[in-house]
Amino acid sequence: MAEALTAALLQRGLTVDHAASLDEAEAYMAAVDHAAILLDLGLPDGDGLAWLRRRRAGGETRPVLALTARGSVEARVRGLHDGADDYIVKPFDADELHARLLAVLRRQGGYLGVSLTCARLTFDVETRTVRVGETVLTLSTRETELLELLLRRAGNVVPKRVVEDQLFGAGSDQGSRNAVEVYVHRLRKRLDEAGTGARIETVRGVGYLLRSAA
Amino acid sequence: MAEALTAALLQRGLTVDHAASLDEAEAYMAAVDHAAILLDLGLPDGDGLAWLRRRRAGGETRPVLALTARGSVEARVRGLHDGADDYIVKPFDADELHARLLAVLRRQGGYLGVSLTCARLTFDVETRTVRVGETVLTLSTRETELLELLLRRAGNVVPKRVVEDQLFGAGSDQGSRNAVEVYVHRLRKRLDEAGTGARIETVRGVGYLLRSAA
DNA sequence: GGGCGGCTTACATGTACCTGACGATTGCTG
DNA sequence: CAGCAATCGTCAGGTACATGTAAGCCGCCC
Repeated sequence: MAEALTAALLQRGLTVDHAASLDEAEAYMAAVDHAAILLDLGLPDGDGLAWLRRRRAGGETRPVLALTARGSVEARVRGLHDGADDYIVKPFDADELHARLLAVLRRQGGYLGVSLTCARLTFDVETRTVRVGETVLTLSTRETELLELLLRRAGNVVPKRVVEDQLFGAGSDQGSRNAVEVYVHRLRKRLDEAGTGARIETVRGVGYLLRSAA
Repeated sequence: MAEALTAALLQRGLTVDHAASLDEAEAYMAAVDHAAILLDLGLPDGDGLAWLRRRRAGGETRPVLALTARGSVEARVRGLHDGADDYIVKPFDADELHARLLAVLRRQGGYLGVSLTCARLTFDVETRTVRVGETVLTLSTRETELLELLLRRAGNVVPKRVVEDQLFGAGSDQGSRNAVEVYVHRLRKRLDEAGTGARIETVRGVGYLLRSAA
């Protein structure tokens, strides 16, 4: 089921890390700042809701969608009470899950609200639209993800590792060669040609950094 | 309540500025680059969320944690939508607030790690980033290591022997010639050109010492 | 003035990064 | 379904930078 779900979400343009257990999930979550978490309550190694309660107590703020076969009202209430942002009963439609996921993300509105900015650049989190002043700048999916990532930490260095994890998922240990560098290059070119006042600087051996042109 | 909260956070190793009103807060915020903002929505001189929305529109990117007595889901959603990074309902535990604060800072990237300072220099241990005031100063790996070493003992002499061991490993019995001197030279040059108020002094026959310019 | 410790510049090597191009895949369109 | 365009990830060649060593120079102290 997880594989089918992963495929379905990938197909819809999202990046997915799949963990088969709570332990594995914690490992991923420590490494990557995921936008949301899908929590199957029927996991082998522990009670999903108890786990969620612990994470919430520990300061976890990422939105969580609980997946379960138990559809009773009481179960649903308990799930929401324990910190789930939405509660989805199996069997469910991939489209429905996708929609609910987007709804939660929209509600969360990103960490900063609706729009991120740097120089003449603005990025609308809701519509995932990039603007330079008034005119819309069209970027590919990956380019947009990269830009958003840099914008969220504008002025701060984003380690290359983090970029890799965010763009390609934490499971890309060996897979990617120099993809990050290529996308940085492409994004730089577009930002430059579009005359945004924003610039991506390289911090050798560490990562990249978005800022207004000097 | 604010006093108790201030005390609790101070006790946990954070530095806190307390403002009793939005006006006072703006004064502080103009003067200091705080790592995060705790916003009580029950302030006397205006709607906290409206204020937050205005600040976000004006380019405010610092993370904001909203504190409130209104615990309804709608209020929470509205808060997050208006640009809050987290939303905490009173009454809350000081530990929980602390944990959530750290989580937001970690997610924001940067500020969390203990930062070492000397004059206008700051070094973030977590991201290994060097700053002069606001601007990031890029150093090579070795230069960064050396600077960290000197910063950790700022004001005290660091024996040359110790520097060698730290930079090149204890197994560099005879191997390195005058590498330390070279790196001290390079670091001096960079610190000088960047206008940090920090200076590396030489203690003949012993080692080096970092301090604010005399 | 000779020896020592430290300063400074220069250089050879490796590494990290940039960048143009290519095959593969996907999505769209006629 | 064929054909086209866009996007994706990889590679190869080039470039810029970091690194450690060497060599000449300066100032200190006897």
